[in-house]
Amino acid sequence: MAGNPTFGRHIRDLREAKKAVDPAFSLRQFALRVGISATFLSKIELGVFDPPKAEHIIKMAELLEVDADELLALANRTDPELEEIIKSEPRAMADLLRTARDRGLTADDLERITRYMKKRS
Amino acid sequence: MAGNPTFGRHIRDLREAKKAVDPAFSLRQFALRVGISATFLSKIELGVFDPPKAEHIIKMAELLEVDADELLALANRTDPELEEIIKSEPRAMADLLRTARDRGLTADDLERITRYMKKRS
DNA sequence: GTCCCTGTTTACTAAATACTACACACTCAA
DNA sequence: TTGAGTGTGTAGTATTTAGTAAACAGGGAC
Repeated sequence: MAGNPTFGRHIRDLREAKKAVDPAFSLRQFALRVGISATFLSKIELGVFDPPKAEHIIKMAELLEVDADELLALANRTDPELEEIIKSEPRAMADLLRTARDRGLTADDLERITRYMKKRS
Repeated sequence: MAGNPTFGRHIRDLREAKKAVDPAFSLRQFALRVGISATFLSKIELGVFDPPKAEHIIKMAELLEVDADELLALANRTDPELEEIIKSEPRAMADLLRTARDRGLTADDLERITRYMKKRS
């Protein structure tokens, strides 16, 4: 319950933009569709409460049509699915991630590697 | 508090092996050095309690001289450090990890990519 | 035969996480 | 001017996580 004004502000902005063309994006209706109470969403948007759990953030991203991983990062969380992936090869995955960090790889570098993985298989 | 007998058993085996040559690996002394109570460690080793938090697992790995990421995976956890790395480039990191999973990359494949990262920088 | 060490059992607990219900004030359309 | 909808403030609670203290039973050394 420390609150995260950046995340809240961002959700509110995205939601209001959607609301302008679709009344299903009112605070109450959006909260209902995400699966949380209006009270909770209000506090989150005001930055009084912490972001909700990953599952709800992913649902928000889906409804707001934005990237879930970006939204999760903004909430200072990561998709539990990624942890599962790491756990499948803990040592190799950990090595790879730490190396990427230590070598200061950019998003571009990472995307190049991802494309390379896709090509040769 | 669901317990994890596999993790517990593993810790106990490693600890007893060390204890055979060093009395500092008794349950009480080891618990003290890890930073938890003997009660808690006993329950963990018996598989009654869940593994402790990441920080304590990392300390255990250090004292037992085993790989921390493997031990964390056995405890069904991941190093919080890895989450930090993902958060620094959420979309690109998530893409890379999911692609690695979808293409069924092995530990060997991942190590090859890690070596490639190291070489060209 | 008692001290000191082993691990175990019983009985809780503190703190964090993730929320909720309900009453309120306000606005706008009918 | 009331009714339906907007978001907000008050005042909590349920669940999970991550433990603890203290008493206990048994072995071995002296």
